[in-house]
Amino acid sequence: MSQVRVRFAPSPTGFLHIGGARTALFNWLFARNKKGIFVLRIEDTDQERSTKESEDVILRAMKWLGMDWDEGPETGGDYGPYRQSERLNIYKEYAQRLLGEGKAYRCFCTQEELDLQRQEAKEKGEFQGYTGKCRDLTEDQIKEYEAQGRKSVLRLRINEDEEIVINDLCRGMINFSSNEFGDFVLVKSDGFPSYNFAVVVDDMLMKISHVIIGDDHITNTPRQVMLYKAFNTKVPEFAHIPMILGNDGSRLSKRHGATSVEEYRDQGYMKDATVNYLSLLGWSPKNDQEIIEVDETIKRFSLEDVSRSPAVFDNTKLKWMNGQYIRNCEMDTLITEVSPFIDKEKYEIENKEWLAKALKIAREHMTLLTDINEQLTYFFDKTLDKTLNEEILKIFEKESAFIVVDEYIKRLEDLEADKFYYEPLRDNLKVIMNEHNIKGKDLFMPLRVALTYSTSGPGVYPMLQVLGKEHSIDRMKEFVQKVRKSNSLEA
RNA sequence: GGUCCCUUCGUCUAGUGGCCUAGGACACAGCCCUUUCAAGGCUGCGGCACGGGUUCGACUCCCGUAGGGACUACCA
Repeated sequence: MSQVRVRFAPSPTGFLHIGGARTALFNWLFARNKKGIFVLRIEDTDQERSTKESEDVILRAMKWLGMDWDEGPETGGDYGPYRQSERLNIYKEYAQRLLGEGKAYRCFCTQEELDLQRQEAKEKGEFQGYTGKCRDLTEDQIKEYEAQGRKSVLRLRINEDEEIVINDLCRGMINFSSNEFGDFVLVKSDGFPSYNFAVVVDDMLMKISHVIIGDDHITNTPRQVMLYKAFNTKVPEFAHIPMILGNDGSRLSKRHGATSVEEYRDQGYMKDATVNYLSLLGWSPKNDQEIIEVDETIKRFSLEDVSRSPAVFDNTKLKWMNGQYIRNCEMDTLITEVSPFIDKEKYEIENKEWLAKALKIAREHMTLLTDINEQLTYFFDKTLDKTLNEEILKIFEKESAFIVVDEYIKRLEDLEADKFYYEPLRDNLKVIMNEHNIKGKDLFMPLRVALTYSTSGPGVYPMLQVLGKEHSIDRMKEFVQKVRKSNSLEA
């Protein structure tokens, strides 16, 4: 069996869309599963809308998600160049070939003429495609048009009554009749190739074996098949994968919120979670597994298991999944991924060891990487809100609250700094518990509040461990002082 | 309008004629765990679009109907 070669071919007219990313992902997964080649090709034949910035953004997003390509811009390869704007001479050559063989012809119709034609056809309820007005122009007519300075396009001469069968890898046989298609444009009047023409020339020359693409292209495929036939060349396999929809069931777009991959990255989604979620949109490992790491996805991926129906993008589930990754990934991974989100103005992270300690607590309370700053407030005096609200004061209406904190401070002062880990911290508190018969909420709440000025948040022991001896004691002392002062003012 | 595609809980999905009283996950509700908030565990809520066939037997096969979507460009 010949080598599997697939491609992802975005047009650089904006960011990498979530839907595009999923298409890229399925191509990439398929290539890696088959030990094939993943080609990245930039389809920048739309002179108006294509930009280099957009290309950069797309490549960056691809890299972020970990989809590496074997051939493409920056990487090169044997079938380059990989930007369509750099392949113009190639398209020209192949256009010439079709023209020479009479399989394509020049059309001098103006936009206005075509619009009018289409309008009339629409009113009569007739076929709206190009009807072939310029199909059989004589040499003289062509010369005359040229003399008038009219621009021309190149159109494919489509055979009548031809059956076009696509054997789709995801959905089986799809039949079309050539009569449903007008002679479509291959080369635009600006000399640039049209989408379908460039795609076919490139896929053919780049020896693409499988075209995996969104099913919104399903009606483009028969056109491409006709072109392959015109070139007398082998037609690749096709797999049309379902689209991704917004929560209202329509095509995913800006009004559904974030749709660009980098937006998700910036919002604090981890790349592995994003890839995991995307891979489960239209594909299933066929067991009850939800969290599935990419290596295993590669192993199990197959086009036959791709569903045929569109999937609604569900942010809530992605969030849940992101939380799973934050809580369960390697600490080193978490440190790497979360670091860019830490507000450096507010928080000076001493070192990696300290951050790891803090993250051990913080990760339990995070859904997005951006949640880190909210979690970090507990550990820094600069940002901690030290307001004594009613809830806090209420806890210290009980005398026992003061006993707990005061006694614990005393005991901690006698505890060596390197003993600030779970067992010693617990044992010291136990003594207080037993001596004063204070337990449960009455025991822990005062301490938590003294350490964090909050009735919710990290557990007491982890908090002490992260703050360390000196800082813990200072904080509690300061707190007790403030409460006493507040109480005396009231009295 | 035409052509094509799609249709299992609100959402993502498992299901390839009997294993289905339709399984899992997110969300939601309740309970448990617990020093708080989370996390975690358990339970519940909730679905085969509809109508005809085929068959001893249909979520599964066929045909209609309805609904949704895509395309119908010198945009990709």
